Amino acid sequence: MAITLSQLAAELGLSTSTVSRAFSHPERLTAETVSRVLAAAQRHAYQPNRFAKALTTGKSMNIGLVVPDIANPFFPPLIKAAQHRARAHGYSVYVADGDENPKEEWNQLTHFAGHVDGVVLCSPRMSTTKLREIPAQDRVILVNREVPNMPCILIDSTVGMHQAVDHLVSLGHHEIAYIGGPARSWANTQRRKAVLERCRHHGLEPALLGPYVSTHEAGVDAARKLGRTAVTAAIAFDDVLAVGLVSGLQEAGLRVPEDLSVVGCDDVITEHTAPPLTSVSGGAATAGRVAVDALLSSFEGGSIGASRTVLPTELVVRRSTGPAR
Amino acid sequence: MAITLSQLAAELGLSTSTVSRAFSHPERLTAETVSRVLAAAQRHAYQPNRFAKALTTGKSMNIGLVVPDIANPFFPPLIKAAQHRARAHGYSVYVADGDENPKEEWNQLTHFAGHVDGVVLCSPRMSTTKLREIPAQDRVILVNREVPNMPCILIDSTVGMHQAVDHLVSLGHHEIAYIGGPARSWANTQRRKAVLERCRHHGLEPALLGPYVSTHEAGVDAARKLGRTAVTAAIAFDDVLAVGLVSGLQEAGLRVPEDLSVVGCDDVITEHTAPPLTSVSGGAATAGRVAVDALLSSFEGGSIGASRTVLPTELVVRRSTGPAR
DNA sequence: CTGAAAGCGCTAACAC
DNA sequence: GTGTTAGCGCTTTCAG
Repeated sequence: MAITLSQLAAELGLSTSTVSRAFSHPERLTAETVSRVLAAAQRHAYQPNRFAKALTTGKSMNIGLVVPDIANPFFPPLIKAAQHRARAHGYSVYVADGDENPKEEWNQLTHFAGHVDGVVLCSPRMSTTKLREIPAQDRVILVNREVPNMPCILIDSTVGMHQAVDHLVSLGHHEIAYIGGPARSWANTQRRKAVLERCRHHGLEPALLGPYVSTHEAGVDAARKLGRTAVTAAIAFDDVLAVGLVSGLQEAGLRVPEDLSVVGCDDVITEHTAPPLTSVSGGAATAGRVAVDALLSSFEGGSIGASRTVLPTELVVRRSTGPAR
Repeated sequence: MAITLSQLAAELGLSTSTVSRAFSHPERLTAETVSRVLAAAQRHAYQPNRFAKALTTGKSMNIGLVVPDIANPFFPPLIKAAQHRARAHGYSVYVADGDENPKEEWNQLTHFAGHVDGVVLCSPRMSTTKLREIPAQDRVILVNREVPNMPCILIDSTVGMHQAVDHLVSLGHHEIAYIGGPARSWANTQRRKAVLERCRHHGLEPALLGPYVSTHEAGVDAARKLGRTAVTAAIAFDDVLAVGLVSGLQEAGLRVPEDLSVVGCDDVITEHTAPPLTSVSGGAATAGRVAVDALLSSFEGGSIGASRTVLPTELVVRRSTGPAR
């Protein structure tokens, strides 16, 4: 149906190579030839066949994006940003859902092999050993996971978490709890550590709860545990847990922030909450954008190398935090 | 790097066609030949080149998915389900974000032309005229939008909305409001109508607010309007508005459901709310799955034709609704 | 500056 | 059953 390059060539009485060059190396042709070709292409709404192109050039103009769970509120903004960035450079993005399952994640990844130019692997659930076995290491960029010699984008929650602790302390809180995320999560380790060290900096010893999986229910559950303590403020591993926590507290008749202040992390579902959630904003969207940028620039400049980009975070104060009771 | 079919053939002393047939038409070959080929393929981790395949067969094994906003909580479950379904059939899915912009939506759509076998177009923002101009009408399936002669998947909120009204009436509510969604939304028209007719069925006349865009702020705004009325229960166009509404009410010192009952629609962010939101569950995920199924089956059985699938909805009662005050 | 020809990896007639 | 051959649509030497 669609017109092909050689049909265009035939119509113009030119060779296929000339027409091809009109697009890829116009400078090697007469200006007139180029404009004739372009005009004809326009007229017929000529669209080069991506498969033929990919076959000869070895470039697919596709990038793959693997996330553990598309519906996890952390990822949509990231996917969206990645998609926009890729699109702006003529790339299409495949989105694959790893189903929170290392094996499925691996399947998705290998399924991409050969038909993407690179892949953004977000918060992989697979083991480090497995990560190292991924073919074409130089065409994979990790988000939220660090493995020596693999390029990665990390969101450093440290600063944001420090700000969160400072914020709570300045509101008069002395009994602070950290609601831990998934046991093997890199982000959780980092966030817990940040809370711990900043609390100690203030001469406080935080209560450490968890590990919890990142679900609303887990947050509600944490609220039950918290109800029986002297804690007046809690910092949760992420927004999902934080919102569950708020929910559980309100269920128990406690008010946020009057009875207990709550801080989330990631800043992705803060709009859907009441009260609006104070959260450590990391810019999931930024991560998506930066990851694609790194990939794309590696396509031109060789490999990404062992690049390691750390994205900063900052506390966004809303209304789920207030003075200690 | 990756081994090719002809290299395999050479190694086995077979012709390329034989090796090719070992995969696509094994029944035409000796069982022994087939197993020899398969063994060798296994050994070399042979992966057919998708571009070469697409070029010869004309089948890309790709499907495109266009949504107005990936980060809109309605879509991630849909995308996820679509991706899983497609993957199960060997298809990859491109996800494109239309940015709530008819023009960008069109761009994304045309960008797909030629490298997908079909596309699922969700809640398109473009005009009906424009929709009709989409090339290859028989390879596009609409979700949440009805245009004569174009295949579509519709979520019929009518039943769910009726149940919502019945539920509220049975709780003793007589002053019910409908918080309207975007003016030109097909779903909004349908939902408003359903609420209206069911209220009248009960001899009630609902208050109609809106139109509102689907944002948290709009919901908060609606709460202000509602505060000054006799209304004791509100049904919102969607969960986003409903949650904003709850938020706004609580801000104003009103309790949900004690002072005002709230019902959402779509059932996509109900977990992230306090109290858990009573909502009309439509199964965005189901829509994604069904759309992909329809597309895939059309690839085999010719075109989708003017199929029109209507998905039912039902009320899921949680804790944002209670007896009238 | 432009054309001819080969080939990317695979499939599909058409032979034998 | 299996091999031969001819492309799919494009890019890219290599000539002229």
